[in-house]
Amino acid sequence: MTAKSDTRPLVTILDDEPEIRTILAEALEESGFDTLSFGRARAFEAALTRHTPDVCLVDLSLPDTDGLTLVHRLALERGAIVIIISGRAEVQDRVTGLELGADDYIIKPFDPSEVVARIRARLRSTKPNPQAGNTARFNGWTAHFDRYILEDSDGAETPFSHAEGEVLRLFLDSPKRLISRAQMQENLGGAASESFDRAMDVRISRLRTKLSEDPKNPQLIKTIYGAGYIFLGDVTWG
Amino acid sequence: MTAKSDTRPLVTILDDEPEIRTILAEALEESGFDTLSFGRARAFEAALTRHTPDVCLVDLSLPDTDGLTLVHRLALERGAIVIIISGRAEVQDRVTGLELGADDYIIKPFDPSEVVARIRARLRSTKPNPQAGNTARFNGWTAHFDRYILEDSDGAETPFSHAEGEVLRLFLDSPKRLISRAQMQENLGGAASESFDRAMDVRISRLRTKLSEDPKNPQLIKTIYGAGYIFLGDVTWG
DNA sequence: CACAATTCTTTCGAATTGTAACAGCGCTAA
DNA sequence: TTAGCGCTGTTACAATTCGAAAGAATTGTG
Repeated sequence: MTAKSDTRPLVTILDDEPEIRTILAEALEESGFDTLSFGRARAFEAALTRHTPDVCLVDLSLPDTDGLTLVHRLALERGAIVIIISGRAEVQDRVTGLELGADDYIIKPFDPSEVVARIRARLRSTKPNPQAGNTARFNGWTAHFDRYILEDSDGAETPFSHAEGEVLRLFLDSPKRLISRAQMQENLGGAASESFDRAMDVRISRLRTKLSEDPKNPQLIKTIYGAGYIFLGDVTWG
Repeated sequence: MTAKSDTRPLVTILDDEPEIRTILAEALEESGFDTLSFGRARAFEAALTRHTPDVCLVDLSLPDTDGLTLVHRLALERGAIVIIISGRAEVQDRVTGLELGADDYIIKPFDPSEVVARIRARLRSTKPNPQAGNTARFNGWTAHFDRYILEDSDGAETPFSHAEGEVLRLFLDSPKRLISRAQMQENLGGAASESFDRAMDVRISRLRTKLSEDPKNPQLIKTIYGAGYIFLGDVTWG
């Protein structure tokens, strides 16, 4: 499952040249992607609190930040697919970019159709397509969403509720990626009341208990203070 | 999951030019891969009955088969990671190659180190446990950015917070290089208030404490008066 | 209606982070 | 050298954010 609940994958474009943004956005929209464009890293990072893109296109020569560090952060911290689009053609640039976590490195000038093809290749390889089944395995656990049962490595079964299942599914759909609180609220029953934040906390707290997490040192559901949550764990749907 | 169960991933090289095979094989062996080289598709396919490569490098201009068909079979039927290495530089060739299932497309002449980097990027994204990419070792310490834990040489673990992690990551991304204060502010949460300088100092102070630095004589995080900071230490990501 | 299960709300304590205040250090110029 | 000024380190504090327990509201069930 992609980060968004609808069909079209979301691609962000971060480049300081407006023309490039337009060219890319048009090509991507035509090819079945949703896009968000940014000229500054700051605006881009602000948007990340509300969206979880499937692919991030990043130009390295940005005026307001060090592109490579941004790439590293995106790739490691958020688990996003990052494709560098750069005017710098040196081999060394490409190697360090890829080693810092970028999934691809495209050199300007580029052909939009190749960018699309490379994005598709990345999505193809990294998407395990969870729709197949309604059970998921992760780190010794097995979640049966059809039976609302959580099974540990010894085969012991613990039931979970609907509300807990919503949270768990959200995590299992986007493992190793940061999920902001705003995103959670959107995907959780839609009820967005004043103090719904606390309710979310409660759900996560209960889920953590069922997953036998040590509250002081959770291994699976990590809290990112002021940002959201991230689910570590190797998920296999089936 | 990689195809082989032992340590070194297996990369097959399929190219009809012996020089290219040698260059690639040497670079890959040096970089920690096992290799098998073939000049003909027939021999390559015969070997597939005994070996399951992690990555297949395929040259498209083979004398005894249609390269694209081979790529398509490899990618679809065997689920292998396929990287095309081709002398044909047309955009259309690249697009069709990628759309037929190739994971990457490298144009001749290529630099071996870029090939290695691209192979690593592919392996990284398909590995279920990216633990490897999320840890950094330096001077006896090990930073686990996925678990937010700092491990000293005795194996003792100290948790670090998100804010501390941002600073640490910034240092580990650019070791032995001066990092100016302005540079830090840009990459640290973006919140740039008036007196954010002090906040940065505090972050660094706290990080130094966790790294058991002697305030009078810091070994890892050096202060350059009036300029910024420099992180000494031999960093290895992985 | 009694009862149970689920989920939200309330509430309080703990953790994280920025801010303010002050001490100490480095550089520069008499 | 020493005084002075700006830069940096550290500590204490406050604001925000988060976690978990306990109670209340809701729904379902017999």
